[in-house]
Amino acid sequence: MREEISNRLASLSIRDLMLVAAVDRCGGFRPAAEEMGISVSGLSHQVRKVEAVLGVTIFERGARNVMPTEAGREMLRHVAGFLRHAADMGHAADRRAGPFGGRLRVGVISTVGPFLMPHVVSLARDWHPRLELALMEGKHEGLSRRLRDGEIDLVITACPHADEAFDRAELLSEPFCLLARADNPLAAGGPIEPERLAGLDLLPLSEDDFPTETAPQGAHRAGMRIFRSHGLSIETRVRLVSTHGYACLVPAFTCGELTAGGKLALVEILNRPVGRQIFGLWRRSSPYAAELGRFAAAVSVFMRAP
Amino acid sequence: MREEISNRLASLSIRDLMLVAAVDRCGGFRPAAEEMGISVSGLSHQVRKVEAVLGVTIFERGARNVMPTEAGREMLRHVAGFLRHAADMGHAADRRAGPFGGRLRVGVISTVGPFLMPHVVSLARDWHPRLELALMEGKHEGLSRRLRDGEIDLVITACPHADEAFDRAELLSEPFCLLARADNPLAAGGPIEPERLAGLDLLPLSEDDFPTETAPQGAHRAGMRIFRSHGLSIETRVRLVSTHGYACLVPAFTCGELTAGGKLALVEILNRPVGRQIFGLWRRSSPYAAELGRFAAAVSVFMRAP
DNA sequence: CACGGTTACGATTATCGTAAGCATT
DNA sequence: AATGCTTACGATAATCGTAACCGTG
Repeated sequence: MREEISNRLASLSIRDLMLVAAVDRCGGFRPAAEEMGISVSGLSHQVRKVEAVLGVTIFERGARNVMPTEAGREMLRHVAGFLRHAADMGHAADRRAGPFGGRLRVGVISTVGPFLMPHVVSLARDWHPRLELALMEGKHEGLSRRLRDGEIDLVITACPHADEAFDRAELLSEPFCLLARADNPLAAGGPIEPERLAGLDLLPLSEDDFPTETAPQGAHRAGMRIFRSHGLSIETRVRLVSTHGYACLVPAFTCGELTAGGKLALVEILNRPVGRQIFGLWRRSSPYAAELGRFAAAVSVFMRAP
Repeated sequence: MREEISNRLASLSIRDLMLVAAVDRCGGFRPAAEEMGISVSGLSHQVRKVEAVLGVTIFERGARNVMPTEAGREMLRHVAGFLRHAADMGHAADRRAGPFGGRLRVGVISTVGPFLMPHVVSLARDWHPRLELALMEGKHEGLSRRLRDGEIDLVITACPHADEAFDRAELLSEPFCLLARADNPLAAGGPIEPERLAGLDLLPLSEDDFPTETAPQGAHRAGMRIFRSHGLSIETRVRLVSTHGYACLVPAFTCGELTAGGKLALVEILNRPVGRQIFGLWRRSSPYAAELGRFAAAVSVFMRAP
């Protein structure tokens, strides 16, 4: 069996081997005991225990000095390699000892990433300066699967309800506004009344805006005709708007700078009746769940402030 | 400091890491506990201890399954390497676990090796079939120094008194006989009386026969003129005898077959008044001292028997 | 007698198991 | 209700230190 191999050695601790190495390094029990902060007696006990466990007498105890036996020298080489390995593991552990295991893996849906991630990153750096961030963009479904499988720790998405095993926190509410060509009459007179949406032939919303089959709040209230679609990206919507003169609902923050050199216009909708909510999601069972909750709250607070 | 590096990990035992690896391998605490022959509770304790010591949460405990965190996976890689190292050390220890640490290093003086070592080797193989023998020939002083320094474990020599730190056992008594050219009148009539030695111009004895300043027992009794020398080997003595016609005392067993194709003759001396004793020497502090004593006794018994 | 490691034995600490607890399905 | 890990707590065992004990120079 895989474990039977070293079952005999199981009772050895790293400390035990450090003691053996110390006796070798110091050339005697007394100085080694002092260096390791242990009594000579305890040291003698532990070294004998190691020798008993290995079945090898490592040290020959002379009248005035201690020297390793031939077999002991071989064991000491192994012990040295062993302790080197332990030190390596210690260093690796140190790097991983910080919050989130030293690395926070964040997934974000494509329509949120561009405007939110810079804030999340700077917030994370304030939060834990040494934290390494691993970012990933994608669609809600893929990110959700990766979150469930433990490939990422935090997902920022627009889907209001998710896996039962996830905890979530609302990060921000993002209103929609109307994207139209600059020559469209809608673009002329500033903010428009929600009622005017009802008469428009709007392009379908992207799945990233409302990833599941949920209708957006206020959309029906506004009387819009919603065409469902999947994967209609912002970029595609922009092309359709600019080439065919359609009007289109787009997330306001995502498209804040999307005027394409004056050829397009973003029209605010009064009272913001349509919009989407953006959530942070994480596994309830994650060891970082509490910290993730605090971080999400900080993001939320930050996004409400200027 | 060299030790401060992994001081934090000192309290980890190999078993602790085996437990962690088992949880990973079995995918849960319950099966891992069963495999490792421990209660689930104890396993939970130990795994948490490891996580606390490393400062890294290795496992995410879900409702129905356990999976390693990202940081945990890195730790598990280290743990696996660690346990591999432990297994290697276990194997090395197994090879060294036998008597004499698996390898008996024997030094023998040049004039004794040729006739004694074959017996010692076969006796050792009977004694401990798996024992590896490391043999070395040399002069008494060098072997004695190596014995003192721990480079060898057993020295077979002719010097009756040695370092205070050595224990010894007489292995055998070897008589001297006279080596002469076949045309020498001494070689004619079989065994000779000891008294006849007094009148001969004998070559000096080698240091290997009487390595220190000790006069050989019976030498003065026989009235011989002893010329002291160092390093006059058997081979040199044979050449001097065969080319110049000298007579020469030589150890009987060492030179038992030394008739050089009929040109030389070995003449026995009646009552064997001159000879040397061959001893086994080992450090009193050697962990194998007791076993070495028994082995020497076995050699002694064997050499007395036919 | 000084030195260095070992042994005896009592005290502290760690480890472990039973059983109850808590969260999830 | 069943599953799976954790916590509480008492029992057992390992570790450790003081002091007495050899064996050696």
